[in-house]
Amino acid sequence: MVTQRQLEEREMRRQRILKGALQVYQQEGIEKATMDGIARESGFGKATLYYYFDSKEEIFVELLRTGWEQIWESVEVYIGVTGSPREKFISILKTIARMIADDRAFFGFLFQAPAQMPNLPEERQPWRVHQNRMYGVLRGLLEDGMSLGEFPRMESRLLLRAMGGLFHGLFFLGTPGKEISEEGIDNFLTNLFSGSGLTMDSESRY
Amino acid sequence: MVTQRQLEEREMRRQRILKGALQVYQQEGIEKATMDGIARESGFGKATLYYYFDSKEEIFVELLRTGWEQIWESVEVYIGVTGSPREKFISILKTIARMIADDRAFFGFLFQAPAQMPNLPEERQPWRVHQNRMYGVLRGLLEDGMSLGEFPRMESRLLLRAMGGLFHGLFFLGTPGKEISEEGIDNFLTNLFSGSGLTMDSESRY
DNA sequence: TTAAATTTCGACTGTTCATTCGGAATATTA
DNA sequence: TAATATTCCGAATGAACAGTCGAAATTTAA
Repeated sequence: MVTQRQLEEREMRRQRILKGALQVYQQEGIEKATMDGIARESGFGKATLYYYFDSKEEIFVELLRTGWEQIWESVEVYIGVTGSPREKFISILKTIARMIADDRAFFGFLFQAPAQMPNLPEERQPWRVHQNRMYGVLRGLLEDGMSLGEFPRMESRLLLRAMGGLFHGLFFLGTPGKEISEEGIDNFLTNLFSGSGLTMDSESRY
Repeated sequence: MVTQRQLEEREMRRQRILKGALQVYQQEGIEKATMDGIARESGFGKATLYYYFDSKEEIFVELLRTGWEQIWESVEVYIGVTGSPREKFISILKTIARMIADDRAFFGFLFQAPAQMPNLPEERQPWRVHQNRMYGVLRGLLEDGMSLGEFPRMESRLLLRAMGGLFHGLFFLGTPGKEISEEGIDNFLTNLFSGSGLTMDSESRY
């Protein structure tokens, strides 16, 4: 028989291992994210990791899944809220930007890790469920906004990709020293979406 | 003594090996881009690869270097040309888009491979020289264009990153089936840069 | 308190792969 | 043609690392 406490302790140990995996990833990069490293960081013997997880892959997939779940939950909030598509869209992007800024290491992992683990079959990418939902919501908002004239008309798919690239680059590429402020993002979005002439920054007249 | 012909033949063999490496990368992904695979594809014995290259890394770095060199050469042309910054900027992006569309496999490699080979010290990333020059030119054009009012004012760094993300996503991420036309890019750019109200698509009035 | 269940783990196994070894084959030059 | 230089290569080497084994330690239940 298994008590509730035991289940909770197991879960805590799983979390410890996940945390260790993330630490290894951060400190040494994905290359050196070995099971030996995770064992070291999490304070378990290597064999014990396999008591809690089936494989190394499962550990990283679990990290990705919970991460995207978090993102999705922060986005989901805006679905029912009142407000124009444009307002919602920008709120969501700013929320995500804030989440990323608050835990850059974790979200860095979220955005980089999938590229390093190619060739996973669909069913081994459970995080994509939330990822796709999120893109779906954003794209829907974009399209609704366009038909209301709140955004310039363009291919929403293209624009989303640009936004994805922006977020990616914003936090994880190029010169690592340069932090980018929320204000910077704000300006960027304002300018990017001012194409329809609805709001125009006074500085950019001429 | 080494004749000119010998030098040329050596160079041809190096090219053969590089071509083989790219084929392996395309057909099997970076995971399986092994020296055995390259030997197989290029038609040399494995040990022979080491007669022409010091290491596996050198092979891939050489591919990256020549690729970015090509991109740079296509960009460089526009420096001396007459025309507004905005016109030049868009011409350059369209040129690059065309290059990518013409040899998607190669440029896919160019954009994806660096992410898979992290931890290289600066001096082992010679392609960055051309990469940086290109970004410098583009950024310069953006900034000149902004002060002429041809672009909306925004952080050129941010915008470039969005463009980078766009190109990346455009060709190599997401649903692989969907090709994106040059016209699509054209529309996107037009809309993206219509923020200052200089050119306004009639459809997006309201 | 002792048998059963749960948790832990260092050492081992097996595989993959870059790189090297030692010399063979081929081409060039004298 | 013989000596030398260049080009070629399959088999061995060694390192890295995911995953397994068999048993020990600890906790729980009777």
